[in-house]
Amino acid sequence: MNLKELSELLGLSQTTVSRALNGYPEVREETRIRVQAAAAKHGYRPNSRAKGLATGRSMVIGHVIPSSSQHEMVNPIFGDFVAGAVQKYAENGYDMMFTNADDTSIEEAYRSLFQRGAVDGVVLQGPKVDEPRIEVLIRMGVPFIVHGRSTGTNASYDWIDVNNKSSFKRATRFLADLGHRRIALINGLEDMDFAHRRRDGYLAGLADAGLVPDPALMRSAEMTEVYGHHETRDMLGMDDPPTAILCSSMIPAIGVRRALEEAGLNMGTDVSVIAHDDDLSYLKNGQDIPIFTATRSSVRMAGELAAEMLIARIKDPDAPTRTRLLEAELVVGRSTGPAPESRRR
Amino acid sequence: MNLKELSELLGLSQTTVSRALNGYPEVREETRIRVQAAAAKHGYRPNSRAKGLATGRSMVIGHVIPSSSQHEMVNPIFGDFVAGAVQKYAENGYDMMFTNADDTSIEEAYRSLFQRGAVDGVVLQGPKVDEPRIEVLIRMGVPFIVHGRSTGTNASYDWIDVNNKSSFKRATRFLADLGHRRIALINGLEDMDFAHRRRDGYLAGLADAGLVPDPALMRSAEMTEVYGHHETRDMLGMDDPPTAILCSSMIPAIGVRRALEEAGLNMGTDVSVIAHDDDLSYLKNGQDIPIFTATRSSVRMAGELAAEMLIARIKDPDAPTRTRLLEAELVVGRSTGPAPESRRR
DNA sequence: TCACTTTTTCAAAGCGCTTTGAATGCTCGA
DNA sequence: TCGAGCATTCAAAGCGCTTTGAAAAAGTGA
Repeated sequence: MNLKELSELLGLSQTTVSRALNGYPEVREETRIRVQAAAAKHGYRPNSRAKGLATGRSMVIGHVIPSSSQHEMVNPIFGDFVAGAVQKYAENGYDMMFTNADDTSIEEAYRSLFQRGAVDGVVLQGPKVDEPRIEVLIRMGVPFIVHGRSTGTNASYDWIDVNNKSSFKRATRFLADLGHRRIALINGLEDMDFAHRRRDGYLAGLADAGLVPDPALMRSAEMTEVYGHHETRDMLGMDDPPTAILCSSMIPAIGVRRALEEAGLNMGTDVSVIAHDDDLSYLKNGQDIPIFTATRSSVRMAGELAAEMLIARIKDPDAPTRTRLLEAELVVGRSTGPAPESRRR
Repeated sequence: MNLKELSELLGLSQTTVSRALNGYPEVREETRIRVQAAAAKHGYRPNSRAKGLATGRSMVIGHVIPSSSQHEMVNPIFGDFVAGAVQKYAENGYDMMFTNADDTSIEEAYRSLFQRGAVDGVVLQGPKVDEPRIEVLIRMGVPFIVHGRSTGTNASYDWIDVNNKSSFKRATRFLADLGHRRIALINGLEDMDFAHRRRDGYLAGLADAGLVPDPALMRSAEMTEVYGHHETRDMLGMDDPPTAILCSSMIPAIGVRRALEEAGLNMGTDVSVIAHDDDLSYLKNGQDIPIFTATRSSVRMAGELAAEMLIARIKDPDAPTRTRLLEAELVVGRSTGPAPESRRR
């Protein structure tokens, strides 16, 4: 059933039927109702390609997935972010599209997406420090939003981010206030902007507490369970092991816990642990009492907000740049306690 | 830059330019080269909506995400499956589209996707026992593939699944062979088809070993870490606690480990644990030696295979139904060992 | 009643592509 | 040299929708 058939069936012109369905005022109310009834009855749905051709809008928002750094796609936070975004898209009549591109051709992928008219805007996920994709999108003059930010890129663009620096600073201070002097950081890859900022926060927190950073206590890699386990084990073997560990994600924190367990240490008394908690739906940080003391910020909500901001940008491409900085909350669970040294006194 | 402009620029008709770019034979080789060069130079990319309108194909494959049972989207395996699929889509010139729909309107969402001409095929993820969506898609006569299967639906359709029954039967046998008599099952929601089959496998394994199933040892819920922890704790408090636990996913298995640790029990000696491992990129089961003994099957590979099968179906809608059953491998790690009873002897 | 608005409807053009059917230019054998 | 046959190229129709500009219908006030 297409517009032509429907309008013939109703004895009306395509113009009138189209207008009736799209809510234009120049249609008699009685006619509109008749048209809507017929459309519903026959399950008429305008062909989105034809509609897109005629209007010049695709009502689709794109996400480009770098295929080599598959981590990104496969990232544990990916699902929750996307779930948040897709819901807002749907509420506003947008569909969500994914394309993948190898690292060498990401610019190409964006260009293709827009020039083909496949999308009206894109979401840039997982920005790195000095993220080149941002400049590309600005030059292209297309609507986009960044989930995160990029240190070193001082252009103006829309972004939504959690305040990584302040939350890691606060967590570090929290540990220092508990008497910890040897505080380790198990971070993500530090070319990722969020990891870079977390490290800054960690260093600021140490400085604040009058502690000197020890490079041996700062680790950086992709955030897997095995990584958390490995680094913890390694640091526990040091002459002067850490009494507290700050961990960039729940997943490596699980590995941290495993290493502590294997070493016969008790998490929360022997060694304190704080993790960043993205509030993932399938990896809840405990039921009532959090398992880990954590800096918490819902990545699903970030997805929802990013979607809203992008849709607003698409509607008004010339509006001033908008940014949104979410503060993570510090939830105190059972994984932190006074430093053993201070207890010994 | 559109086709009209490009063809005027070249002094050729739109027909010839279109044919040259799409590899039709009725174009002089010299002309084709000239056209391709100009297209590359000016970054010409055919508008996908216009192309879709003209050809009747959208070159897009859809995934519908039920919004209420958000677990699905947010499911930890989602990212890996999608990463596998999107790569194969890209290789074949397809884009991937997501829509969300609340549970009451899933049929509606599929219908809309196809009638609007938005997609050429869909992937059905997370089928339940007696999955109604399968019948809907068959009635609609559209190309689709199911990741998993649906017990109770005896229609013929394309699917790809891991042999859940045989792998859980085998894992159960493996535990029984180690002397375990009290083997627990921490399963997913049993209205999900995969969980249903795993339970069948578990029961078959018990029967095979001459063991009588104990309902108190069979748990079913959404597969979170907290769930694994809670059920384990609960079962450890029983008069006759299990000495082995079979777990439907790595995530609750992590909770199992936490509960064992809290109870002062050693995983692998006091209590044996086998988990199903979807081989998720961010949740690797150890480096060299697996942390958990596991039934392993890569969900990313399933995504790739599903994509290939769906694309084949789209190309040949009348081909006979194709199905693919993947066997999980049993990898032995440090989480299993002889039953304590048998050691005591 | 008539001239003039205002409301409602319509025919046709256009979005950017593919594809049909026709036309043009070439090659080649007789 | 000519026409058959083939290789190239082209104009135009069509995909299903929106939207412009015009026309028809319905009100309105004098």
